[in-house]
Amino acid sequence: MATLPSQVTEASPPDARFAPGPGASAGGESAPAQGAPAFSPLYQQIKGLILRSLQSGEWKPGDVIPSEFDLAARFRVSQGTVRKAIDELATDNLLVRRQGKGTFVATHAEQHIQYRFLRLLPDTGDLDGQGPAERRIIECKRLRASAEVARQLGLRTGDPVFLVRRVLAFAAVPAILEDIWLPGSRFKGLTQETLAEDKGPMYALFESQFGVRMVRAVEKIKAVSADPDVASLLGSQPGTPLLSVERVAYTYNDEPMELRRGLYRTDNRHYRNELS
Amino acid sequence: MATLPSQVTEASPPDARFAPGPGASAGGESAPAQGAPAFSPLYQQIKGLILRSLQSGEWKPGDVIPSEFDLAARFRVSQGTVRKAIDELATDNLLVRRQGKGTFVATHAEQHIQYRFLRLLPDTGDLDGQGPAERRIIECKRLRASAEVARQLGLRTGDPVFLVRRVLAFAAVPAILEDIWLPGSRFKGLTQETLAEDKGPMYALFESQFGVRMVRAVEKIKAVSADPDVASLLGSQPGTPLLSVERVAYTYNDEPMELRRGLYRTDNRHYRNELS
DNA sequence: TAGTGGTCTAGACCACATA
DNA sequence: ATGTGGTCTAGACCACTAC
Repeated sequence: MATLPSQVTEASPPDARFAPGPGASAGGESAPAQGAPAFSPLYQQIKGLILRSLQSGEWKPGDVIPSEFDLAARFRVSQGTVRKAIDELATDNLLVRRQGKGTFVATHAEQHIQYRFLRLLPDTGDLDGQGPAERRIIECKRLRASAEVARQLGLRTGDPVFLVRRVLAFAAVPAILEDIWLPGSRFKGLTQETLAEDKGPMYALFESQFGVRMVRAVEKIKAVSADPDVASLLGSQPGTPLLSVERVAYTYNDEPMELRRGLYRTDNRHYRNELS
Repeated sequence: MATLPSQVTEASPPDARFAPGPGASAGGESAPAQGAPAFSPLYQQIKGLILRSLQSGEWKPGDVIPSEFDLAARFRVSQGTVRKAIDELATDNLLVRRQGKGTFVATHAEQHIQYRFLRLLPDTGDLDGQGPAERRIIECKRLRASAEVARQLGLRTGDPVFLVRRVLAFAAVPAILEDIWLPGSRFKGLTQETLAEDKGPMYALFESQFGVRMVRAVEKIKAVSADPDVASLLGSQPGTPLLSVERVAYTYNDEPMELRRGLYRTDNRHYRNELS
């Protein structure tokens, strides 16, 4: 796991690298000899370096990254090694390959599969309206993190957070009520207006306005009963069973950046999941 | 998509194959020249051939398959091409690589991550008891498929099916009530006794007793209200919100082999899902 | 010691996109 | 025509497992 500190560098001085020449071991002169080597394959180290450039914002969502050949030169490894690193980043949905065009930083915007993290689908005709037609922001306020919210976001109790509450509707029928908590430090200037004016997925807004890219998320799903407040916002009866979907979304370094609790009506829709 | 009929064969006669010699195109004599070639990369064709051997039962769950080198010889391609085919099958969880030992057919038994398709976890201490401690078979009967069941299993209405109903409990607390429909033709001889005697995951039993390996599944999740019958079986109150989890499980050829409807209590547990 | 998968390189050619 | 990713091969060496 542990990457050898600069076993692979970006090598401003030509040939400043440590590691294998041709054959990853053929060269007799230089070996990865270290005290008690925490070992990691070259392509994993390259993956780490690419990841670092993604985090640092060197390549932004939607950008093309340098070609495999260029990266190979920059990191002083073979193109095949860069390829394997990119392969893994592509299967993690951090990068997207496009034949003949290049490799791109994945984004929540423009991706034709919009609302990538939204799994609530209509019961009939799986291919109809992708995203929710209407989004209504109910409120957006600054407050101090509760112990629970702080824990989930990796903050300290009392740290500033934003709380956004909104309702999503499909074909004028409300279906989702969401409470969203965001760390105040990373979302400075977030307002209800910004959110209301925006079309498209909220995660795309996060990328363009705050430079925060959500990479993966974990959801905990329960069945709950609608209390009167919730029922009135969702236009259903109190006591109606709802799906409670609690999501923690992470940015590049497995850093939690959003806590979201959704309540889903499932009378005409369902949460779809694939197992393998 | 469409595989060239026997562009790659298993080549009993040496050199009976069609395709690229060294370099996949270097050789001037033989080309994949076909009328209107439905094209597919070599490694995809190899993947298909391996898949066929898995379906046919040539290699059974838990078996070692031939080494990459042997397969390369058998299919008359390079080891690297076989490797790429196996890579994809491994990421699909059909095969499992074990360094130094070989590549194995994945199985629901022995896999240390047992109950691979069960996503209901305790709210606290994510690492406690993996599988349900107690399983109680309530009934197992033969009947004729309803239109709905037939549709989901790819059968005709009225075809024979088994219906199994069981309750799973954790630490003596019932948590899941499941109805399971199985095509009668593929599960001949299934009895309540067989099911009751068995320890371990039901999918492991399917492999060992019926030669049916479940490869992937799709779930549709809703929130529902417990009716009195269900409530009494789960030891909860009528009206309690429950997770309804409707699963279709598929065997090798995307052939549906099981329909399952589970009702999950989520007062102390949750359905966990990872998004990426 | 031998056999397996794992890593790394090198080079050739193909398919696709753009200019 | 050029440059990109995609496929295929070949060979070397490493790391792990078993005998």
